[in-house]
Amino acid sequence: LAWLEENLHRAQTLAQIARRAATSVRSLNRRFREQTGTTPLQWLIQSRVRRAQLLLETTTHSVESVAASAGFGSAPILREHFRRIVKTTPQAYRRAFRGKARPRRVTRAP
DNA sequence: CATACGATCCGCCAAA
DNA sequence: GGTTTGGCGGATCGTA
Repeated sequence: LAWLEENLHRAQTLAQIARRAATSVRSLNRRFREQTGTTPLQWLIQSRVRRAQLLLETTTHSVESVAASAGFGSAPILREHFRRIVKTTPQAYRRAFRGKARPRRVTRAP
């Protein structure tokens, strides 16, 4: 999990991940669900959205750029997942975040 | 929005 | 004899 967390930006297939974890894709899926209650891909997507939030909060990079940095293949795909999970658009999220008492250094969303 | 295709996921089950 | 493993089939999902 730590390794995945550090490599969110790289696109990776389950086969690669399983290989790294020294198991099969089948066992990876099984253990992942036992351990985290979700699937590898869903976990990855959630982590990527979380990272996108962080980038929106702490940088002024374009949504395109944030999408790429967070590991999404395109901005539309970031928007799709962002909307589903955070319940807003990336732009709106950034604006709302900046609007609230603007601390100079913030590392977590409210 | 619709289409398309490779990737993912999980029950089943034989084989460790 | 109970538990874990991993390939297969195929419905579903994610991405282009």
